[in-house]
Order: sequence, then C-alpha cells, then structure tokens
Amino acid sequence: MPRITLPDGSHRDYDAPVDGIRIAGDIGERLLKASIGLKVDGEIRDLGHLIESDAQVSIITSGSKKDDPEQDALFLVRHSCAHVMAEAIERVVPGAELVYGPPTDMGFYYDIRFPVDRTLSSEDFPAIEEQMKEIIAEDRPFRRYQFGREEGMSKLQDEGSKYKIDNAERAIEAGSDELSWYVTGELGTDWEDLCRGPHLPSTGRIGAFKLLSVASSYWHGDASSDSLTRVYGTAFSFPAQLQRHLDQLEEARRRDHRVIGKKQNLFRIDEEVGQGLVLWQPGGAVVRRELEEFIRSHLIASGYDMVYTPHVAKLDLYRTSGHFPYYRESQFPPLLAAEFLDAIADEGCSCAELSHRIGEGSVEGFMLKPMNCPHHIKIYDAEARSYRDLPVRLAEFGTVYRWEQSGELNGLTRVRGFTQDDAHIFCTEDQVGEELLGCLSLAKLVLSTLGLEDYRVRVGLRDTDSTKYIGDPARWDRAEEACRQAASSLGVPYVEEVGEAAFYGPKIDFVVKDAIGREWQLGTVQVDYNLPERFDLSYTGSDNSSHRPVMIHRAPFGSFERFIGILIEHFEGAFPTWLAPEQARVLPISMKHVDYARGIVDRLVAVGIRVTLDDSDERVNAKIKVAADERIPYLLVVGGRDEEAETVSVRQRGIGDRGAIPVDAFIDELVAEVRERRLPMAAKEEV
RNA sequence: GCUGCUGUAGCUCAGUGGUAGAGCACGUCCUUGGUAAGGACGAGGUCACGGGUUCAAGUCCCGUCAGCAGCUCCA
Repeated sequence: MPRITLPDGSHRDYDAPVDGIRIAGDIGERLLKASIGLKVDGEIRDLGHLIESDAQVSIITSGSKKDDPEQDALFLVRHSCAHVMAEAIERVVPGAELVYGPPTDMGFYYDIRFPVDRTLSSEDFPAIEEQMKEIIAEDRPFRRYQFGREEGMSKLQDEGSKYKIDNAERAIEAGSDELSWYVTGELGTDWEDLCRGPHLPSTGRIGAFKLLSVASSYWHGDASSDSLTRVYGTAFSFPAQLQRHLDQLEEARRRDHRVIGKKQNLFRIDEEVGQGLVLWQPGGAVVRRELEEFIRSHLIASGYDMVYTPHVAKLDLYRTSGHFPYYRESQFPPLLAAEFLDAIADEGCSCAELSHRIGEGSVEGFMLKPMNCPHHIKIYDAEARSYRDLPVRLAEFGTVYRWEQSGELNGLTRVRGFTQDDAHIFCTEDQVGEELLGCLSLAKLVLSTLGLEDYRVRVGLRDTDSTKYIGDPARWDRAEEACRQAASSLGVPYVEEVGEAAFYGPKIDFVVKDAIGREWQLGTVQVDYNLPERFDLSYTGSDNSSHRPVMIHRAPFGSFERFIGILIEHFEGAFPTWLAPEQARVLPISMKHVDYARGIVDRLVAVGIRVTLDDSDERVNAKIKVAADERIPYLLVVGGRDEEAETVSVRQRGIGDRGAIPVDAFIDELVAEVRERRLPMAAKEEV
C-alpha cells in the first residue's frame, strides 16, 4: 500500500501500485497537463512508472523557465530528443547503426556508426530536422518494454548490433536484472531503441530543438577502437529557452579571444612560425608586460626571489628529473649534438635505429625545456642550504615547450610554447602548510584585482587503493591535510577529488568563473616529494644533520598565454585602463586644433599614459566610432572651446560623454586610476 | 592523432568550369566638421601549397600544410 510523500511534506495513500499520471491527476488537472516525469526517491523516472511501495515523489513538469534547478525536465526532454534524432537519422541514412545517445549538460548527442561509404555533415541537418519535426508533430508516446536478461539478450542477438549488445552486457555487468526498450509509438510497427530511460510521455513534449554539430568520437572513448560519428543537438521545453541558449552561444562567440586578438592586434599565430607558437604584437605585449609587472611586484613582496634560466638544457638533466625519455610524446624532439650525430653516422646508424635510440633515451643532446623545475632545482642546489635559509622561493616567468597534439591547439588557451608564472618553493615539511596558504593568498589577491572574484579550488588527493604513488603514506596524509587546511582557510568553495593527485604529491587546482559564467582551469599548486629525491637535495637541520627538503610547484595562473586569453574573453577586449594597450586617444575636432591636441598628448605621455593622437582628416563622429570599436578607455575630444578653457572633453568607455574637464584634473584622475589598477565599473558588476 | 567543415586583398566575406569581386582598412584629393562612419578617386591578389582531370580550374579529384567544432590527450 504505497504512501506517496510529496515535496511539501504532505502525503497520499494508495491501496494499489500507482503511477505518476494518477498522482498528478489527483493533485490537479493543470499539474497533470504539465507533468513530464517523476522523481522517485531521488531517481528520475517515466511519468508512467509504477510505484509499488512508500516513496518520496516529486512531479517533474516542463514548468516555468526558471523553475528547474536540477535540470530534470531538460534531462528528459534531451534524452527523448536524442531518440527522435536517431530515428530521423535512420530514416535519412539507411544502414546507420546506433551506438549510444545520452543527454549532456548543454544538450544531447548520439554516437552513430555510418556505412563505410557515407558520412554525415551539417548539410544533412535540414533533412534530419525536418524528419524530427514530423515525429514531434505526430506526438507519439514513448512506451517502455522490459525483458528479462536472457529474453532481452536473445532479442538483441536477433537484431545483431554489436554496439547495442555491448551496451546491454555492460548494463547487466553493472547489476541490471532486466533490459528495457523504448518504443516511440506502437510496439512492432514504430521505432524502438534499447534504452534504460527515462523518457517524456510523448514526442510532442519536446518544445524546441536544434542540431548543432557533428564530430567524431571513439567507441568506449578508445582511440584504437571503432570510430563513430557523434551528432550534437540541444533541446528545451520552450522555444524561448532555446533562443536564450543560442544567444548565450552567440555571446561566447563575440568574446572569442582569437577574434578579439586579431581585431585589436594583440597577438598572432603564424603558420610559417608554427602551430601553437604565439607572436605577441605590441598591444598584446603591453597587456602581458603590465600583468607581469603586477605579479612580479606581489611575488617580491611575498618573499620570492626572481631568477632567469635558459630555454634548453642537456638531456642528462631531464634524465635525472625523469622527464626524458618518459614523457617523450609530449615534448619537442631532442636537439641532437652534432658530434653525437657524426659519431653514430660513422657507425652506420640508420634513421630507424636513431628513432629507436631516441625512444629509449640513449642519445646525447639538448632539449627544449618542458618544465622549469629542474633548472630551479639546480639553483637551489648551487649553495649549501641550512634550515635557516628555508623556505627558498625561486620564481621565474619561465617559458616552456610542449608538443601538444595538433587537434588540441586552440588560440592562446592551448599552445606549444608558453610562459608560466612559475615558482618552486623548497621548504621543510613543517613549513608546507604555511607555504601552501601563501600561494593561495597570493593568487586570491591577483584574481580579485582582475575582477575574477568567483572561483573555486580543487584539492587532488591520492587514491589509497592505488600503488602508483611514491613516498611515505604518513607523509602523504600530512601533506593532504595541509592542502585541505590551506584550501578551507582561504574562504572560497573547494572540493576534494580522490585519485586526482600527481604520483609525487597532492595538489590544488584553480578554477575561475568569468564574466559570463564559464569556468576555466588555471594553474596548480603541487606538493612534490619526488624531485628532491631524484636530485638528492638537502639542507642542514638544527640538529646539524642532513635533511631532504619538500618542494612545492606553483603556477596559479597557469601561463600568461592562457591567462590573457581568459582575460580577453572576460573583459570582451575592454581591458581595465591599467592593462589597456592604448589608454587614451586625443581627437581634435578639426585640423585647426591639432597643435593643442598634441600638447595634451605630450602631457599624458610625460606621466606615463599610453596615448595617441588621431590627426586623421575625419569628422569627430568617425574618430569616435573607430576608437570605440577599439575599446579605448578614454577619448579626449578637443576643439576651440577646450583650447580656450584649458580643458578636454572626456568620453569614457562604458559611461559616455562626461563633458569638459580641466586638463590638470583629468590627468590626476587618470593617473590615480592606473596606479590603483581600478576595474571598470561594468566588469565589477557582472562578476 | 581521429571525424566533419573551412582556406580568395591587411580584416570580414561573395564568387559552382569560360577575362578575380564587395565592404572595411590603406593612399591622394575635396571637405574644417563638438560626441558612434561626410564625399570622390586610387593602389592592393601566385585564389594556402603540390600534383591530377579538362580546350579551359579559384571552382572538379588526390595529397600536404594550416584554421574551426568535437573526440582522445594534458607530467
């Protein structure tokens, strides 16, 4: 006799198993009409799911646009839309084999194996969408049919899809007693798919959908397995929701750092220079330099020593550190010493053999550095260290080179040569906690100055069941506790992730949220017991005996390339004045006022402002349009009236025309804004 | 690396087998203009690169390189 407890705490008793249609109908006609599914003891179910015993039940409705924090309704809509799309694709492309089609955070996809002579492209979308509209218009019910294991498996054997058989085997392995199919309409005549569900009551409840893209994927995510075609789409209960989603995608495209970077001449990636290798144009170089100076000033104030190290080192260094040849796949190939090449050529060494020797690491030469730590370790080790010297904090904006797969490269956010805000702290074990907190606090300060106030940290811990971690478990426990402590005392949200530690120590990752709510993974802080061991580092303790220091790697912003890419998108190219490549532009009303304008430029240059003069023979309207498109923070319009009164007429980005301001007062204001690294008002509000 | 799409002027793009185009930017001239594009004229291209098909290729085919979306990867 099920007792159904509703979210408001009230309950209804039934004397027989009951489904959601009955429950919703008992509550009210309007609720029934809006109902699309159930949540039974936290699990999403079909609206028609039969509840046989006492349960907590809430009814999922297509509901109002804001009223679905759990996205349960979207889950149902999207999952069902994936089925509708699959049916449509099978109609359009006979012989397509379905593999797997789940909903995702933003929509859904279906992985499909196409006949060898057929591929799918976005040109096929209109035909598929047409079929989907028909299926939705028919408003066919989703019906669930369950079979026992044997019966279900034999049905699948008859159908003969190895992918679906595999799905079923996995479901059974995961403990499922039965297999279920969903039929879109009538069993035997309409389309069906092996599926765990749940689904909408009928296809007509899909209010709006759109196919978005096509990509390839691998069966089981395994690159050596079958290659599948993945079709992406998204779906909502209401057309207005879809439109808002598409608007958001448009907003993200407008902020694309690759587009803005090109338009504002911040950086270039030139194919003759190489994939993933960034050329910083003068404008982008200003942003980077300002950021470097800002971070450097905080590093120095926090007790770091700045160092410089070369971009290459001998392979031996990386044999000691373990980077070569172990991580060979993600490094640029070694630079082989000329003497070495000559010598093995004399021996008659073939290319194949040379390649093999590189693979096993038995070559002599140099390598572009994939990490800065070995160099910093050598600087630590250059002096005899005592416990009184610790912690030693060595910082460098160190450029490293990594051979990212070509498909991974993306603007500034994934590149092959990049400069980290890197530092290595050598300390005693007792100092680890305090040093971790110092790293996090420094990052917090920098992020808040840039208006990136919304972020969280992830603490990566070891999986105690695994054997891949090196070092003393007791020491691991202490280091993990120190990471937890540091993260929690920072006062920002943090999550712990077991199994995410590096093999050599636990770590803390930064994830920031930008102006439109997207999350970006920045850098990490990592505790390392491995490298001090490999390089046999030591310090003399107060007991006059030798001890092993602990190392902390920290690059909280990751790299300048990625960080600036994120900043470009965060600010939509409208940098705060202190970072803006061009901070002000003087716009004379006519050529008669160019001399006065030039005088203003000189005065601003004298106080360190980056300012230019627009002496083009254009009207002021045109000059403003051009400068506004370039997102210049201050436009100073000057004409006869200003010349007489010693003023500039200020147009401020984001505010508009502020009218005439005495030159001295404006200069004071601008200098103060830059010195204090103030944020533009708009950016602050949005965060 | 894999799949799909794309590569034409500095930028954004049109051009589907028959004499390379537009807008912006750039140059010259006219205009001397008070808050989001005044006007005229001009210069600018090995149509990514290499092969092939064809009387004829920016256009069709193959390969290479590069970009984009996703997959996989990210010490």
